[in-house]
Amino acid sequence: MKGYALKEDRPFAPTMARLREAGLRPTRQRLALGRLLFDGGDRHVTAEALHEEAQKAGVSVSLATVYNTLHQFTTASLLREVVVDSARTYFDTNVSDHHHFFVEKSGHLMDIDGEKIAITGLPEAPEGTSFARVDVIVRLQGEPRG
Amino acid sequence: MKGYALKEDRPFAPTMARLREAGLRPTRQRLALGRLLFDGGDRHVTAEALHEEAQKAGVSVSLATVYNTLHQFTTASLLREVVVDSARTYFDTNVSDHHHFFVEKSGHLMDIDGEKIAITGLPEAPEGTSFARVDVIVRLQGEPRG
DNA sequence: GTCTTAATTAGAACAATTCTAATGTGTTGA
DNA sequence: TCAACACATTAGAATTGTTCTAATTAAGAC
Repeated sequence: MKGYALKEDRPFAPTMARLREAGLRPTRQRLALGRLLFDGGDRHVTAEALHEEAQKAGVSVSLATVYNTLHQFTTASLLREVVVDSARTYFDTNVSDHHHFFVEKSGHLMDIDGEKIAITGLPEAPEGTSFARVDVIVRLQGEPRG
Repeated sequence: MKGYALKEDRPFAPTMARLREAGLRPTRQRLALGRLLFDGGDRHVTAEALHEEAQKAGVSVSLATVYNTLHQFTTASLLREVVVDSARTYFDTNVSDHHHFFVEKSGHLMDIDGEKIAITGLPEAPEGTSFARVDVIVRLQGEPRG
């Protein structure tokens, strides 16, 4: 398919660039998923949810590819994995330093700017290890809004 | 089996007391698992690991019962669930306020005393919600010790 | 002991994720 | 332009951790 070179290209351009930079071939599927993920502010998605979303958007992508893509994007630091729930894995399009609110009832995630929080008194990393990351998860009960 | 009233009882006494307090019948399985869990400082176990451990200790408990028991203990606040790895669920015998080091490579957990850490700058809970808990997970790379 | 209710169990069922091996597609370079 | 290769995608099977189900067993009260 050569359509990529035409003007319909435009919306794919930013994702295209990201993929190129990450050394990932800009395939139809990756472009579509990339657009869904990155074209609208910070998002927290599960594989199943993204798969459904793609279907609804008329993009045919297999669930296996969604998993592959999410992992590749994560490896390429385009995404980051958030572990808050043993039942499912969330991927976060915000890869800057930050933390999370997690609404346990609904499974909803919200970012907390990393700059805002300060953690003091952390022990040093045990000998032989070093910090890979510090995650703060604020678990919430109840339901946000009205 | 009436052996529980004999002197072999002794080692079960503390677990017995815990179960009673929690309103859980002190069954053979719960006593055995309780002893494995609580008779030796703070521990972090997975269901599978505890199941194996029980087998090795010559206690016959089904995996289903291990799961049931871990959940009942958690509900009774004898244990607490730690979510650090989407692959498996850890249960922590330390139910006081604390946080964790998590050695990603080996899946090993270590407690960080809650008193030692201070978190400042946390945003307020969104309207309609309240804090259920704040978890700090310090992910470590490398392997502890020599 | 008997009775009642709760606990245990084996194995089936399940859900999320990963794997497999076959097919399709992007890229390169002639 | 297109052949050839490496990499991607896919459907479906397989795996893993966990939960469910329905039948059996054991605990506690009388």
